[in-house]
Order: sequence, then C-alpha cells, then structure tokens
Amino acid sequence: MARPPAAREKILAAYCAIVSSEGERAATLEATAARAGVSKGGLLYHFKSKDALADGVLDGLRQAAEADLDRMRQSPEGPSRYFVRTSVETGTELDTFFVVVMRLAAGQHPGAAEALAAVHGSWWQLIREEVGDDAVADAIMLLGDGMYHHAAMPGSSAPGSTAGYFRGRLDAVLDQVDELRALARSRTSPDAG
Amino acid sequence: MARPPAAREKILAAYCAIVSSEGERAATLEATAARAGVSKGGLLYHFKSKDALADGVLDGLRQAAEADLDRMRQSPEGPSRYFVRTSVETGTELDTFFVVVMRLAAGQHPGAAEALAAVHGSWWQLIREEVGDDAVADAIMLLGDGMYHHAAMPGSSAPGSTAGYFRGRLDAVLDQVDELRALARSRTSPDAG
DNA sequence: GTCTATAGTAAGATAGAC
DNA sequence: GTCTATCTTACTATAGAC
Repeated sequence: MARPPAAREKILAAYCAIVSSEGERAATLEATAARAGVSKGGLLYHFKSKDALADGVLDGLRQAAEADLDRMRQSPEGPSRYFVRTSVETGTELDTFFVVVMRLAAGQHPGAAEALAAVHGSWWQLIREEVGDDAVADAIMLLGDGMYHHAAMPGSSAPGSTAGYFRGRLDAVLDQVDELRALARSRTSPDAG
Repeated sequence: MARPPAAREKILAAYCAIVSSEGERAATLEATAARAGVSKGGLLYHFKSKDALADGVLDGLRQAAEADLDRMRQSPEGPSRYFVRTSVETGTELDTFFVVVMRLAAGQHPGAAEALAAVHGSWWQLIREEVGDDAVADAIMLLGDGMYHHAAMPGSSAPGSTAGYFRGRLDAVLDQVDELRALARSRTSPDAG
C-alpha cells in the first residue's frame, strides 16, 4: 500500500505483458523499459536487477492470490464452481501473474515453484472444506487445472475473454462439478438427508 | 529411419534434457554441446542454427505422438483410460518432447503451438470415438490435462516415475473416467441395453 | 527520479585446420 | 565429422550528468 510510485507499477505490468505474450526471453530490460515508457536506467532505479523484477512478480502473485481467495470463499456458488469457472478467465490480474510465475518457474527462478504450489494448495484446501472428500476435491481441481492448461496454452489465449476452446463448454464442465459434489455428499452421508 | 548419426540424436537429447530441467534459456549451444559431448562447431555441423535444433524437437514430437497414438488405439483398457493413465507419466520419450515443445511455444517458436494443438486434437478424436459424446470426451481430456498440468508443473516432476502429487490418486481419477464413460453410454442409448 | 554513455560479458554463428 | 579460433551482436549492469 502507501501508494507505490506509478512508474514502478507500469514497469512491472510491462514486464508481465512481455513475458506472457512473447516469453521470458523477450522480456529484456530494454524491451521492458521501452514498453513502460522509461529508459533502461529509469527501470533500474526501481528494480536493481532483473531478478528483482522477477521477485516483484512473485509478490504480485501472492497479493492477487490472497484477494482471489477471499472472493472464492465468499462466492455464493461455492468455491468449487468459482474455481472452475474462473480457471478459464484470461487477462485478469491473478491470471497474468500466474502465467508469468509459471514461466519463471520453468526457468528455475528461485521461489517461483514454491509460490505456485502455495497458491494451488490454498485453492485445494477451500474446495476440500466445501466438498468434504479428498478424491472429489482432487477431481474438481483437475477439471479446473485442465481448463486452465488449455486457456494458458500458447496459441489459445485471448486476453480479456474466455479461451476459444471452451466457449460454450464451460457450462458442461460446471455440470460435471455439480455431479461430483453430489457424489461427495452421497459418500459422506450415505443415509442422512 | 536409415539410422541417423548417433551424435545427432545425442545432441537432440541433450537439448531436450536441458530445456526441460533448466529452461529454454539455459539450453545454449555451448551447454547443449557440452552435455552431448561435442563442441559448439560439432553441434552446428548437425544443426545449422538454434532454430534448426528446435525444429528437430518438433519432428521428434510428431513421431513420438504418432507412435503413442497407435498404442492408445490398441490399448485393451480403451483410449480414455490409456490417455489419463499415461498423462502422469514423466520421462517418457513423448513426455520429454511435449514438455520441450510447450516451452518453445511459450517463447513463440514458429510451429510449436500448432504442433501441440495437432497432437491434442488427435487424442481428443480417439476419445470422442470411444465415448461417443462431446461433453464427456472434453471432461476426460480435462482430467488428463489437469493431471498432466501437475506432472509437468516445475518442482513436481520426477523423471522416470509418476509425479509425487498423484501417487495413489490415479486410481481414483480412473474411477472418475469409468463413471464418465458410463454416463456417456446412458446418454447415447438411454433405453438400449 | 530519469536520462545517456559505456563497460563487461555471454550468446549465436562463421571460417578454416585436422 | 569434429575441432579451435574468431567475429558480431545483444544483454545486464554501472557511472555520472541533469
């Protein structure tokens, strides 16, 4: 909070935009600075090194994930449906950070894999609490991860909208979620109402 | 066929190994040559440029995918179960190529995204033929993709073995596949035996 | 806080010996 | 077919002016 400098935010956003659309390799200091509208020296005033830039993204992911977790918790449709439905949303703040951190993890950036695992673990826990069954929680996570896998797959993402592959299919997948939730209910209370 | 030079294969394997374990950026010509046991010049005799090296991987994926498709087609358990079961296998020839091509696609390598989409489309078609229902074919693919997403997620892969996250959970997911197949049968022939 | 200029390094690729 | 030596380019990072 405390309103960080606007330039810093612009630089971070520029870096994320390049990494997710053209790959980590294309996100050089010069390219990032140019897109943010500053010079190389200007960028390096806010981020001492390229690693510091990547660390800034890790922090961004943690914050965006926390905010998303709150929405997921308070969602009227329940965490499971919320998770699967939002897993195909591309272009959101959380998705942007998530994609970038995945790329960083692929490049062995320290802490990136751990940050991803932490976010994923939080999602699982919320779903597990809702459905009350490990296997069903796993299956629901897999549906969401599978859809995310497509949405994030290079070539299929269309920033700001649901990925083309799943337009019209999301409803069917959400039905599967409902069926899985019902299955979990019948397992945990086979004789209760 | 016609037995390509052994050095060529070693170079391609070295490149794949570095890309998947340390990221595309670490797979420099020098690092690749060193791991393959040749010099930079020796490498460049077999692959004229770095792009040629990447193109070699695309060819490798196409060949490995074709072989896998045959096995999937002839699998006694059926394409669906075969697909989901093998989606967590890391370290196979197909998986190695697939991971590398995903990294190349993330870096906007020409043809990489298309190659992935082609492989994925072939898998879907086989499953669609088996289950006879679009939505169920989608859901099964999602389970497999979701598991693959985990298995391929940096930090969780353990070459040569099933990813740790799903040890013991695969059976539960395969049960979900069976339930989905049954669901498809009840849809396509609601009154037949 | 942002710029230009530049040092230092590492990468991809070529040439020619063996 | 494989090597060493070298050229060229591009990237990270520093220094110091404004």
